[in-house]
Amino acid sequence: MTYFYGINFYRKMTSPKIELFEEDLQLTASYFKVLGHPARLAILKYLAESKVCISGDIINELPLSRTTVNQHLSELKNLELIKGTTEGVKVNYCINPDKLQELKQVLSTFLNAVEIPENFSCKNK
Amino acid sequence: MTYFYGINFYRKMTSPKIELFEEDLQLTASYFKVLGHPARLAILKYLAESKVCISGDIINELPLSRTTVNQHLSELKNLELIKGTTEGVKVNYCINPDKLQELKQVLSTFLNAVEIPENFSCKNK
DNA sequence: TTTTTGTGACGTATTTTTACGGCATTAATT
DNA sequence: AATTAATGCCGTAAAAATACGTCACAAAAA
Repeated sequence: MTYFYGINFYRKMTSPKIELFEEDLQLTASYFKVLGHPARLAILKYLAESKVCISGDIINELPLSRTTVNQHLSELKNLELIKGTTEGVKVNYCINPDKLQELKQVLSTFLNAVEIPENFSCKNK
Repeated sequence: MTYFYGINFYRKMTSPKIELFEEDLQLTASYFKVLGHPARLAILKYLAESKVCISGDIINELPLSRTTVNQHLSELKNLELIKGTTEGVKVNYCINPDKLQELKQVLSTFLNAVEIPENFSCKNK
């Protein structure tokens, strides 16, 4: 099955559209998004359990290369969900409780907004 | 700054690694992930507010083309967070309360797992 | 019956994400 | 002083996500 597409058919397409949404939704989505990969969930879980750890430890916990783990760490750092302090050669990462609290707040605010009332019944069966 | 990379340097790289994580984490991440885009959050919000609606209505609510909105709807349908029933030419979409409840359960289970105790203090200042 | 309307499926392009090796640097070790 | 270790940064590549127009088809309307 072949399709014909004229010249210049595809032009300036696929530009990011997320800015067109309310900032509120953008922020909420960014929090959900950063939690949308098992590696980052594993990192948070590990940090929460061990309280404090060095970056090298986390790498051994994950089935990924060091650079990839570092990338995931960076994404978590960008949203300030974790903090990393250098101690000599090593880096101690730990959870940022305040930001984590804010995240939980933002997420539950959204989830409450889509709360379904008790008496809800969908018209479509 | 130039780097040299030998022949066959890049081979079978970047294969998906998410299957290497615990299924538990994979599921949780997939729920977070589907909520990681403002369009899908907007859809859920709109469906929750209007209880029932037709697909066409949602398209008018979002700053995206019909096909793009449909893609987002599909992702929500894949996780069964919404249901769509055909009624003639139109499609009625509505939230799946049971699945939404499950989602909330899964998410809060994870978030509780990374709960920080009251007396928590990070060693790194 | 012809036209309009609402969708789904397909193809495609851009952007972002994921993943990783190599190099450089800095601090510990030896 | 030389080596080892830990990490950040850069470049690259494959894959996935995002975005959209067109075509085809069904049902509804004219």
